[in-house]
This record gives sequence, structure tokens and C-alpha cells, in this order.
Amino acid sequence: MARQDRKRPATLRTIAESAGVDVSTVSRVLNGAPEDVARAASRETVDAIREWAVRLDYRPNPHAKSLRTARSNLIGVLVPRLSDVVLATIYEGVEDAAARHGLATFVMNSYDRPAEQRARTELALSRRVDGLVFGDAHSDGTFLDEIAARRVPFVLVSRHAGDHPSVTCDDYRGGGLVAEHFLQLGHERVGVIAGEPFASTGLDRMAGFVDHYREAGIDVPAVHSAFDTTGGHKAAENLLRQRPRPTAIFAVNDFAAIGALGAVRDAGLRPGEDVAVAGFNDTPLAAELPLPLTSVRSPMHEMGTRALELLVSVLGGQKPASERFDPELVVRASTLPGA
Amino acid sequence: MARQDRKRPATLRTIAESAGVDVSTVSRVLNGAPEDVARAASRETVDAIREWAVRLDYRPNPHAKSLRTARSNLIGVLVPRLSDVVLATIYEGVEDAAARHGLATFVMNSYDRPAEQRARTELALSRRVDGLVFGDAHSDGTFLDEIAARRVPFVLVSRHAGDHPSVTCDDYRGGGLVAEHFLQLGHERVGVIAGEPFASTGLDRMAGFVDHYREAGIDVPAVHSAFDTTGGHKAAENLLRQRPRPTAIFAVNDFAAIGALGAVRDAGLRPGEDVAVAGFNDTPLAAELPLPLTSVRSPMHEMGTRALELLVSVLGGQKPASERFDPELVVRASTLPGA
DNA sequence: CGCTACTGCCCAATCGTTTGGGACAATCGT
DNA sequence: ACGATTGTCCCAAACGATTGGGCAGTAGCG
Repeated sequence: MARQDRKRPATLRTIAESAGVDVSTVSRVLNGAPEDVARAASRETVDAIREWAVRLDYRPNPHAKSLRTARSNLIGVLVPRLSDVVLATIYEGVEDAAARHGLATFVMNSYDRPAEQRARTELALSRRVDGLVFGDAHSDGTFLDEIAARRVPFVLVSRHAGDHPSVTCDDYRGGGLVAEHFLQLGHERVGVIAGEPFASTGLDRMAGFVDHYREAGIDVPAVHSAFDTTGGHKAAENLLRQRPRPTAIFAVNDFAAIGALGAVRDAGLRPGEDVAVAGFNDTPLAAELPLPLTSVRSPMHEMGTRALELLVSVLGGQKPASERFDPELVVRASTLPGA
Repeated sequence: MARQDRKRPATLRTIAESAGVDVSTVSRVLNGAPEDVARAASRETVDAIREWAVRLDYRPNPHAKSLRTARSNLIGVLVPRLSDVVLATIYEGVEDAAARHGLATFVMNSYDRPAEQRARTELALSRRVDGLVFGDAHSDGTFLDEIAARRVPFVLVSRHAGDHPSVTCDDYRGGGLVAEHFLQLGHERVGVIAGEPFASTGLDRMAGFVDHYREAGIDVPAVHSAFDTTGGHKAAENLLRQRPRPTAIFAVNDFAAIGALGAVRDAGLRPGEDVAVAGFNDTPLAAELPLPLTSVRSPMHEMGTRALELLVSVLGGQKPASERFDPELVVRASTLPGA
């Protein structure tokens, strides 16, 4: 009988003693591949062991397993900020996929600060993660190169950098879509709120937008900003000060766009009528805003799941190609004066 | 010399061999309390060991440590949805505090579904967490009682249930604040969007509001809804169908409030002028909305950190008292027709 | 000088798994 | 009938850390 039915959780040994076999046999039966199992014990022994395992409510001790196998099945995820719904959604995708692969994940905020990125990464490493997902890659800087040089398996998500494997949205194309839309509406005097200068998302979206306009022979002023409402607000104020005033503003992120709407209103102008505003990511809020926001939809959840899967293949020793998802323009009242 | 300078990470043994002492000595020096250290080795040995530790870039193997000590220093956190900025912010607080206490955390979504709550909790337990933080407590149901009966250390955050230790906002008072505000503005015909019927947050906020109005001799219709924009939108449509029509709506959550703003607009009414709308949580967006939203501020981040600290004291064998934070009304244009 | 009390270490067991290598019988092929 | 094969298991050594209990040598004490 099990020595300790109540006190401590069942171990391989408890089962082994109950079933009258060796712990190695139990281990092979409970965890081996089907063929291993067959080789490890007879039909009846296998059944008996399995029965005892459920009866004793056996759960393998992950620490023991990790210690022995030198694999933690743990993935660290770094994001600028979890309270940014975009990153939270991407993380949900990562976590979903990880669960399906039997991996555990944990997130940490880096606040887009290089020092924190380093510190958090070291922390993750000291927790012996098998790999990392960076949602906060900076396109400048050498941090990721150093990590790669140390042979740490990782992938990027949302932002890309260097030629490290990444899963992103085709941000350049997304910016182009907005430009196309604006041009169709006849906007010739426009501005773009470009986000942080180190994030490929903002940079690409801006570039796609600007390039498209340039093809139409129009130069577009861009101003960088934080990715939040306050950042967007301030940036929009700047743009609105220009003369002649822009009739449309593209913010590379929904929150910045909301801030821009606020700035337009504060300037005594009617958002959507006097100044069209478009955002990016098609956050759940965009559709429900008092003035519904035109935005570019990016598959955030899916990007997260694909990133995790890419990481799995990296862990498998492969060197997978980066992936880029197609964005989709969702037109709403904030760019439709007539509506 | 270390047998393997490059290949594998340094262990106590590597250091022991380098310094010419036993691993037990190294262990005591590196991890013991100051007095232990003094008893374990001479001044010079201690220095030598410490020196080797940094030189070899030693990081304790958490799996070995957890296996031996039967303590994982891991905390599981359950939330309805991480892409809800309220919960994400609370989690950030939890994570911050955990880091300060040398604990690691990981989050999981339960989507407020009992089956997921159970499954995720079991998962956390099988990962051998030291304790849990539930951000998704249901006030009905017996799940938490069962967990408590199993002696699993946990605390609740954001919502309370039964008399399990919890860290919440004084939601009842928060609801009262809004009622007070509405009454001062002269609203006699009002409605409340109450959120999910199993969440103490919504229930308390509604109760505080309704009770306050009842004291003024006015009955308030309440309608439950999901905590998101769509839920708020639908609920507001219902309320707006009533005759006479309410002149003010209290949504127990900012997202529901935003949905309500949308519904008001869709009904051909002017939000803030024809129908005042107030929310709850004072999400960063509230202030930046085209029509800034009156909301009740709750200290989300702080609630998270306090919850973790409460859990720490539970882990220390104590039975701490629940904590309730004071909310604060932030009045903005959505309830100020003249503004 | 004999006894105790430190000081400064080391030994060895233990946590729960995994895994290479046998051991011992029964069965098979020839 | 004899060696080879196969089916069933067991042994024992890790993985890296913690921790109770030694055991020398030196110092202090009467």
C-alpha cells in the first residue's frame, strides 16, 4: 500500500510500491512512447500501473523531470506592456498555442527599456526557459544579436529586427492601405503619427503610408510619439498646428488614434468631418467608439500562436522563415465625413 | 579548474571543485543566512567561493532547488481575460510585487467559465505552484470552497467571494459615488448596466448605486451584460427603450460605458447632453475619449500588489484580513451637459 | 593536563525522474 | 537438445541542490 495516502502527492515510487514493480518500469509505462511501453511491461502490468496512477492521482513532479531532462518546457515572453491590449492579445495567442504544445509560458514587461529587457531576459534564462518570445524587439541596438550569439532560442512577434525569425503583420502594406483610402477620399494634406522610433511596427506602417503618398507626388510630415493615447494626443496637436492644416491623420496605433481624435476635438474641429483619423490594429474598441474608428486589422491572436509555433520549430533545431500576415482595412465613420 | 567552462552552466559542484571545498560548503556560503555563512567557512574561503561564483557566472538551478525544498516559488494567477486592460493592470501589480518577493508568476485566462477555472487551477497545481491568485472569483458556486478545503493557499483580487481573503475596491461605495453625482445633477430617471451576475464587482457597484437612489425614493432598473463594449451597447439599447427614457446611465465598467455611449449615439441622442454616462475603473482611455468619460477610479495596480502580499502572508501560515480600497469619482464631460 | 567548546569543514542522504544496461526466464529455430 | 531470441523487469547512476550530522584541530578553562 502507499506509504502516504494523504500527506504528500503520489510519486513514481508510491505507484511502484503499490503495483509491486520498479520505479523505472512505472516511468516507462507512464511516459514512454507506445513501443517503449510495450517493451517495458506486460499488458497486465501496464494496466495495473495505469490504474494505480489514476487511483493515487499521480502528477509527475515537473521539477524532478526538468532537473533530469534539462528541459523546463517553459517559455519566457517579453512584451513592452501587458496592459496594452495589443500585446495582451498576442500573448493570449502565444499562451494558447503553448498549452497545446504542453509548454508553460510566463510574461514580463520590459516597458521598452533596454535595461529592463536585459534584466528580464537574464531572469528568464536563470529560470532555465527553453526559449523566448520577444514582443518588444528594438530595431536598433544589438541586444538580440548578443542573445542569438549565446545560442538562446527565440523568436520575435509583432515587431521584427535584423533577420531574426519573426511573426509580424505586413505593416508596410497596412500603411499603404490607409494611404490608398485617404487618397481615394481626396485627402492631399495629411500627417502621420509614427509611434516610437525603435519599433518596426510604427516605422513600417509609416513607411508604407509615406511611400504610397510619395508615389502620388505628395510629401507627408511624420511625427513620432508614444504608443498610447497621450502620445497620440500630443503628436496630433503638433500636426494640427501646421498650415495648411492636414485634413487626415494616420496614427500607427488605435490608442494614438484615439488620442488624436481627442486633439482634433480640443482644437475645435469635428473629428471625422474636418479631420479624418485612422488607426491600426482594429482593437475591439475601435468599432464601439462614439465615433467608430477606421483601422487596419491585424491578426494579433494568430500572430501569437504562430510565433509560439515558430519557436517550437526553432527548439527542434530548425531555422524557420519569418512569417508576415496580411492586414485588412476596416473603414468606419472616422474617415467618412458623409456617414 | 572547472571541468566544463563553456558547455554547461556552472553548478555548485563546479564551484566546489574550483575552490577546492565541498559542495555543501558552497551551498551554505552562497545561500545561507549571514550566521550560517559564518559558521560554514572562514572569511577567506567565503570570499574565494563568492569570487568563483561570479567568475563562473553561477545561477542556481531552480528545478534542483524546488525539487529539494518542495517549494517552487511560483504563483499561479487566474483572470477572466488578460486582454481586459483592468485585469492586465492588476496582473502587472501582482507581477511587480512577486518580483520583489523573489517569486515567479504566470497568468492564465479562465474566460469566466467554471470548467476552465477548474482545469487551469489543476494545471497550476500540477505545476506545483506555492499559491494562487484568483481574479475571476464567482460569488456563486462552490469552487473556491473546494480549493480552500484542499488547503491550497490562495487569495482573491478584484472580486470577493465568501470570506476568502481578498483585495478589492470598495465597489459598493463606488456605485454610491456615481449615484450621488447623478442625483446632484438632478437625474431622476436613470438606469444601470450591471455586468455579469456572478461578479461581485458589478453586483456591488450596482447595489451601491441602487441603494443610494432608493434612499432618495427612486427605483432604478438594472440590466446585466457582458463586461465589454458589445455587452454595454446592447444593455444600453434596452435601457433606452424604456419610457420615460433614462437621462443617465451608470455602467459598472468603462468598456460597457463606451458601448453605452455608442448606443446613445445610435439612438440619435447626444451622449453627455441628452443622456449622461458614467463608467468604472477609470481606464486610461476614459480621459482621452472624444467625449471624456466620467468614471470611478480604482487602484488596479495597487490591488494587484497588495493581493500578492496578502498571498505571501497566507503562505507564511497566517490568515490575513481582506482589504478594500477606496474608490474616487472622476467627473468628465460625459456627465456634464454644459461642459 | 584533561575536558569542553569552537571553528571550519566534509559526508552522505534525499527530493522524483529518466535511462543505459543487464538479469532471468520462456520460447523459438534448427 | 542447444544456442539464440524475445519478453519482462530490475539496478543503479545520474540531474543540482539542501541539510543533519559528523570529525578533525585549536583554544579556553580550571
